[in-house]
Amino acid sequence: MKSDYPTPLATVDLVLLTLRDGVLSVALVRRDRPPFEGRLALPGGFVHVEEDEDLAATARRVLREKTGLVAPYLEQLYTFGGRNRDERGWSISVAYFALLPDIAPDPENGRAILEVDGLPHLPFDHSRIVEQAVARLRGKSSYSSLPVYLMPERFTLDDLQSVYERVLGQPLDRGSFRRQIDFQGFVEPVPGEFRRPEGGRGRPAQLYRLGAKRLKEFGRRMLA
Amino acid sequence: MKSDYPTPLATVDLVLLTLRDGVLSVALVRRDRPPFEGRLALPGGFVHVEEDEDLAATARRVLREKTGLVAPYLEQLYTFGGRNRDERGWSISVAYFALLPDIAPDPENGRAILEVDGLPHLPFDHSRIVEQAVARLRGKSSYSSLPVYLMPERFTLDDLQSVYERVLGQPLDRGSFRRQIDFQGFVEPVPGEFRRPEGGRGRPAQLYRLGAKRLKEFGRRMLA
DNA sequence: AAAATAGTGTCTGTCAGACAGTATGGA
DNA sequence: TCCATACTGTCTGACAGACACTATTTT
Repeated sequence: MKSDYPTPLATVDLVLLTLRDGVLSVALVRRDRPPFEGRLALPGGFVHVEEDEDLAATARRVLREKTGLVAPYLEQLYTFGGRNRDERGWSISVAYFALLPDIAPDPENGRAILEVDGLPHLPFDHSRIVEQAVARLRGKSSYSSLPVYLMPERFTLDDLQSVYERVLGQPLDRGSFRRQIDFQGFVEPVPGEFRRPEGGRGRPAQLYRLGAKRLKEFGRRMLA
Repeated sequence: MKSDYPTPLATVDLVLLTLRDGVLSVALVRRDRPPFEGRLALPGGFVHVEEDEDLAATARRVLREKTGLVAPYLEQLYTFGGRNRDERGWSISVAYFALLPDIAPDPENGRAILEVDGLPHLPFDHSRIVEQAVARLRGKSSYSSLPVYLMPERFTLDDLQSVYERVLGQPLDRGSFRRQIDFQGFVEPVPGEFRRPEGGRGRPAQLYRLGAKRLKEFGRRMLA
């Protein structure tokens, strides 16, 4: 039995954040149907009531269908709903945000990776959604290990610090950062694995990987 | 033009949290129609696409219609959506949570105020929604002025500390608490207004009210 | 040895927790 | 004066920021 009320459209939109050449960026796909056909926008899709068990399932399906990617971190961001955000009618978009290690643009399939700073205006209210996703990442990064999901398999502590600095937009003290990371223990050194500096000269750096704890909130704010 | 896909039901549910005799409690209303007719549940309602401008408008309308109350603080909590949460079909519930000063039960209109600890099982997935709202309040309270929205017009600093302690479920040091509150400055003393101790004996306490800043995040975690 | 990069040790200012002390009222 | 409650001052341990120092590699 359905309700007597006309129901809004129900969609899920994804904000896929990644680090492209060390710069925080978002994955966009070219729309293959109206409205805004041919424009770059967040990957999204309708909830399929026959197919999807719940909203998280919709998010995973959309991610798979639109990009073929799998995100190590996927979190519900916020729900945008109103009369004027989509010309097709009153619509609800449940936005999810995901973090991925560096992913390549794929022009064949209409996928572009754009820096989040200086992003052009996007269709619908997608600009606002991206803004909110970035704000959430920045906010959580100052007191959690979230940014590790932007790292590749193996990385050095200086790599990790650099990612934190990029995400937070401010320099961090080397000693304090390492003290904190060591104390929290969500990454672990890989025994015997090192990486030589690019110039050749200099002490090789210990390589790290994600530990068992993975996502962790720090007890206190980690920095300013 | 509508979508080709069948759309899920779209509802908004409200978690109204309040302090009843100093105990964190939630407002529930008796359902006046199936499913679960006659049972206590979160006040909620369908999105009315003709009437409501956006989701926040739906939330405010439902609050008004179901309780006649106005909430000084209303925030989107999380969106629950899936096939089995409502027997009427695939449904989406955008949950909002609100904070209110002490409100009275209203059996005439089917409204009850129940303590959040030891709550009986609620219809749909409402128990989970309440849980999440309480978790959000607890989480934010340790580093923000959120609990002030649970306070009446006038209150003492000891009242405020007591509310923080109730919400966080742990005692706080008097000196540290006052230092922090004073530094943050989201409440202000009301000149010349004091409240005498209940027993009659003892120094009267300065009365405070919300200041201009109201909602504020602290720089650091306020306590363990 | 020099240079370059990785990693550690230590000082210090800040601040929350603890708690003792002062202030102000009624009985 | 005593008691009860409200409020304040100060000591201290923990810790983040700063930064100098040691370590390890290639040239």
